[in-house]
Amino acid sequence: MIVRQAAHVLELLEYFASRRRPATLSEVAQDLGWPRSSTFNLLGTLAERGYLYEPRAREGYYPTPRLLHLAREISEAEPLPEAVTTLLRDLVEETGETAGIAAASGTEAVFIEVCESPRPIRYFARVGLRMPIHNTSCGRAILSQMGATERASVLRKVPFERFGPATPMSVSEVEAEIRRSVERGWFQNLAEFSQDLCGVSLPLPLGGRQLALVVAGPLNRMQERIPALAARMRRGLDHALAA
Amino acid sequence: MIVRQAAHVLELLEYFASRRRPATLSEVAQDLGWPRSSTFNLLGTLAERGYLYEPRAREGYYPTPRLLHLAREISEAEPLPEAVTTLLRDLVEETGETAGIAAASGTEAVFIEVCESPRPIRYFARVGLRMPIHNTSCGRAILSQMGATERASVLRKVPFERFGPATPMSVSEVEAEIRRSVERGWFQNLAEFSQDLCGVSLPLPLGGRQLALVVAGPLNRMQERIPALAARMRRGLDHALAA
DNA sequence: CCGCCTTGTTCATGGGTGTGGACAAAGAAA
DNA sequence: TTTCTTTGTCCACACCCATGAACAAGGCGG
Repeated sequence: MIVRQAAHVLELLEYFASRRRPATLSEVAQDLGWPRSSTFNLLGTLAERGYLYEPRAREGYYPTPRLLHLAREISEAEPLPEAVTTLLRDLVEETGETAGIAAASGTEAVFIEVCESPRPIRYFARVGLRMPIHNTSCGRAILSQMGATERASVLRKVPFERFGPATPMSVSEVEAEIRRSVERGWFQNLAEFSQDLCGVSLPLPLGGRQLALVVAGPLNRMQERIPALAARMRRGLDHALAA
Repeated sequence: MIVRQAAHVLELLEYFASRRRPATLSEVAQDLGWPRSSTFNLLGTLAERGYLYEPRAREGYYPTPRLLHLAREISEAEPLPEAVTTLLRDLVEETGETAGIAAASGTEAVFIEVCESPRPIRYFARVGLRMPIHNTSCGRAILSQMGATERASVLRKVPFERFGPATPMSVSEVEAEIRRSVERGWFQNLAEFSQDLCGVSLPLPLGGRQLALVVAGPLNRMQERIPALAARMRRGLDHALAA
């Protein structure tokens, strides 16, 4: 069950992030399609907790830097090493494709860091973007790091659904693909999840965390480069982990 | 009316900020005193939106850096100039007391930047801390920048409540004190809000924003230094605004 | 100044949601 | 293995809160 008002808080914060200036009650209500009275209550709640203020009288609310402080404290506790983020930048520069770091979240994988390709046609990803864990290269790279029972308990909950002809449709197909990938030395995904989308991933164990390094782009640009790409990622990863 | 689940989101994020490591459903439920089922729904909602992930299988959830990205986008849109934050640091160093920047939020003033005194006995403030707008020095420094009608509409909603012998108990008392302060050249508060607490403030108009610079500390350390303090703040402010 | 329109605030109520409890799954102990 | 405890998941229902509607307060144009 999804908690509506919790989602609304996130929606409101995202609204301010894209708007980048204060908003009055009516503006928020209109833009987000909420009743004015509900908006009133929600803004009041966030303001009371010190998360909203009024930069100018009568010009509406805007988030205080309190959120930033909170987020900093949270992120500084489990940071990604500098070497990993520079690796992402290097990979994007050399390959021209989008690179990222993903982790598990229920039956999905979620990006916790992304460096986007500069090309007009590219894999468009952002931190927080989620994708199925069983039919993406980075998802399986994460799964490969779990123990058999843990992986089983995740896969049991997966809602197998067909996205394309190559989509695996059962636990055993996923397990088989993971085995093949381990032998091969890298994880890959050829349009299993989204038409035209191709990903190459490597497991990235980091301070006990089960992460994955992934480079993804359009199938036609990626397909014949996969082995070379995987080799380059492996070198970069070994170098970064050694640091 | 306070929106419970919205407040719970903030509580949860603050929980992670102080805990600084992943938490399982049961731990969250126990530590925050929520029913397990409600906790389940809330965590699920945040996870679905890409704000939570599982660093290690079976070791619980932790916020993704998505929140940090969001907060950065929000704060970069209305930043405080470098000169202001260095002014705060300078003031703390020279005076030994806590310095901060405050803004309006309904009938309260809220800190949007704080630099704390290093002394063991000090005014303890954090970004997001709120205080009544009518009986604090910084609150009145903010009010002084508003037009008469705007100020009136704020003051009409103030719940006048006695915190101490000096607390102003009516709109006209507040207006009178603001007038006195403008003539005097600075705003001050001698234990009106909290026993033993003394604040000195100056209005800080910044890009149209109605802010206030405040230095606060224990009454006995502050009282006879007030004029000197105010003069020092004025100099620093003029210098910072010129930059 | 007076209407008119927009914005902000309050409140009673019924539809949606938080929660207790039942169940399932996974460790822990034996 | 089996049993016991802990943790995670599901669900129906009572209750509470989100909301529509009414009201108050500004703002604006005439």
